[in-house]
Amino acid sequence: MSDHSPAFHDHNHETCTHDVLHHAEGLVRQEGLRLTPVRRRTLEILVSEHRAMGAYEVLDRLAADGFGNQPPVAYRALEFLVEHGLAHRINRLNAFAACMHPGEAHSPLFLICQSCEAVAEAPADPVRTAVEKAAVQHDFSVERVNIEVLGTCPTCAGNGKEA
Amino acid sequence: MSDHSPAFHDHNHETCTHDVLHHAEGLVRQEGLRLTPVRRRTLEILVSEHRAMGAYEVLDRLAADGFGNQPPVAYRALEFLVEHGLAHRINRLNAFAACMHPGEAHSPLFLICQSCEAVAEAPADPVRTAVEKAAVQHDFSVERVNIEVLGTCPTCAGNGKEA
DNA sequence: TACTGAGTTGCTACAATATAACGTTAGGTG
DNA sequence: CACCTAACGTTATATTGTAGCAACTCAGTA
Repeated sequence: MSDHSPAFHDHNHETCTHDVLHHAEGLVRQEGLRLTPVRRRTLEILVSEHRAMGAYEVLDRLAADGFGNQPPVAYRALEFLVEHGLAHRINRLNAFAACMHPGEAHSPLFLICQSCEAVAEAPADPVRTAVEKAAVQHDFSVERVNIEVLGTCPTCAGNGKEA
Repeated sequence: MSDHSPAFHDHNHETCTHDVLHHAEGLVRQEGLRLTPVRRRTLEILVSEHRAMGAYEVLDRLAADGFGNQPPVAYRALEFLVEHGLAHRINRLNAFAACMHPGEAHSPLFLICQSCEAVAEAPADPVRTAVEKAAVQHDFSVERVNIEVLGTCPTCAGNGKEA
């Protein structure tokens, strides 16, 4: 078992959930942020599903748990998580996913299964380097890099569902 | 000279416009596709602006030119262009841009200026290689790669407009 | 105890982006 | 021409995302 939690392999989900929540609490303490109930629950929802979820889907869960049921409730909690590196936004899907490598100062690379929408987050440091090289040739100063890879995860490939 | 930034470097815009249109006509002939007036005009609009444009913005131009003025008109033309590699979708901006390297079978890498929204398209073959490597480690089969880099273009950096 | 001020929440209302579905039109083929 | 298919333009609606405001929470403080 690797020290990261690849979404496309069996893994101890309780462990990865615990790790992510634990990191979030540490970060929050360290930075003087507030992991309020709605924010914490939002992160729990994302981690427990371990896939990209739309804001309105998250909102439904939150509402079912007694939080507000209007869009800003979800968007604000998600924005907080993204801003502090606890979750990522997957533009391709208009969706959000918990960050599974929190605190590693990584340039996230997302492997998005087109069949089941599972999202794995891979370390992308070599990719980041290549990106920087390309940017330099355009005199472009890089702030954030977002890499989204569409394809088929091993589970769906195994089910004969590949494109 | 136009009042917006072209793709970060001075270039002969008539030439690049001509090249892109010329390639499109060739592709269409080769593949038996139809570059209808609305599709051709959509491509011209994207090329002439040389930046990411929202679908509704494109639609306004099309309507002004006598084409339909309802969303599907723009979305369908844009979809056609994207599908055949003549344009790209920039998810981050919910926007579209003409492909400036048509026919090169590239994995597009977009440099998006957060200040002026100019978009440059860089060749990303080394990046693509790095991406494939990361995907293999997850037994993930890659179909399409989309890389969006946010930052500041040299023009805006020179203007001290980095905010 | 009460007061303040920043941050958070839930809400109403709305804006922006995108698609479904259908009848009509345009081009190609026998 | 008759026929077929792709494309077009339309109406209507779905989905995704924000602006802005009043009420509440909580830490700090008098």
